[in-house]
Amino acid sequence: MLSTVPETTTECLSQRDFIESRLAEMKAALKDRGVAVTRKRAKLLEVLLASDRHPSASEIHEGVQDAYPGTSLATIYNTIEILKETGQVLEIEFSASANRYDGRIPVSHPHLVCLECEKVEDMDTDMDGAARRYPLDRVSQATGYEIVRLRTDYYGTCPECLEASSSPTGERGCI
Amino acid sequence: MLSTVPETTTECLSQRDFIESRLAEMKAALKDRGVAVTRKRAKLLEVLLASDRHPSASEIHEGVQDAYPGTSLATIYNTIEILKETGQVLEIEFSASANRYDGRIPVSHPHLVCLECEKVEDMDTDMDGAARRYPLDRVSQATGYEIVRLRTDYYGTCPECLEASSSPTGERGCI
DNA sequence: ATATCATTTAGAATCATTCTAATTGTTATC
DNA sequence: GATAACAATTAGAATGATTCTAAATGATAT
Repeated sequence: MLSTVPETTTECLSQRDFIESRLAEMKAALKDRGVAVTRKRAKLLEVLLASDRHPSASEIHEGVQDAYPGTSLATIYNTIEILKETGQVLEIEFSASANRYDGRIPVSHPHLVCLECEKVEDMDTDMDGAARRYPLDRVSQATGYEIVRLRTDYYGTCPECLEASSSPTGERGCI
Repeated sequence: MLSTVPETTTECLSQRDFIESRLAEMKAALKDRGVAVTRKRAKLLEVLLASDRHPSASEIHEGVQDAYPGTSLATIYNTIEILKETGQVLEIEFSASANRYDGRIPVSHPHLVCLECEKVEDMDTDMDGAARRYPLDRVSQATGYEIVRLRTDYYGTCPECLEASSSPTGERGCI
């Protein structure tokens, strides 16, 4: 499903190179902003980019704690705030659970959200033409709004959770 | 912008009739669910349908309080929960502010959200083809998810707030 | 060395929402 | 019209993510 980050091709960046370049971009954005890329912040960026799981603040916190025990949650939220302001992370808001963060693709793009296991996946962009077909500019023109982002998220139950709930053992595929 | 509820035509319901029919539907849904349509709940439905403002729980609470002082916020949340379960209200989640509720159109449809004044408007459905072009069924098929709803919201600054912030007096058009 | 300024911290505060346990209201039955 | 049974409502406590605060720590430049 996640096809936005191509595995390995000749003309596209490898997954690893892609992460590297994002890391460099983010660090540059922080420097441009006039804030230091401290070891904790660097680790935060790594954790944020390490998976396509769209981690929550406390998941990121745990990751940073592994390297730097005693790191405060406040540091995580502070840094995420700066990243948001510099457009280096996309915040996916939830009211019933923790917000999730996308550092790999920090601009509007569609997601699949599993209401069972709270997985958040990037959706194959070929599937959803909304963003391309109705660019923010066009909506801005038609509505008079100055549109800055678009949220397009599909909610439901992922295949694993469907399987788990239909299986006779009653086991859960994901939690 | 809000064009989903036609003003007055020969073949469409008038705004007033539309509200009436929604009210009846919601009451019927509650009865079918086996819960009583008490005076407070009836008032809640009226308040919910009274405007296209997509009220928050506490805004609804205020409205119900006007008729029935001493009504608890818990009652509002309880009833909203039942309405959600019966598919009679669409919850628009926000993590940074209160959730908003749409009783007029309780199914997935796009919104315009002003980040300045926190206005939430229905978007003209002609503008956004996503829902029609990528019906939930098709996304379900392609992803293996059982998709139940789609969130499509455009975020930005509304014309009134744009005007207010650009005006020399510095006055705000909306708060 | 020291002054300055950014970063980080622990814990308190906030705020929407949910939970709890008690009270009140309604309805059906005798 | 009393009463049992059950639903609806209540006030206030609990929850949990996030933000705030004021103090402590760290880094940097002179």
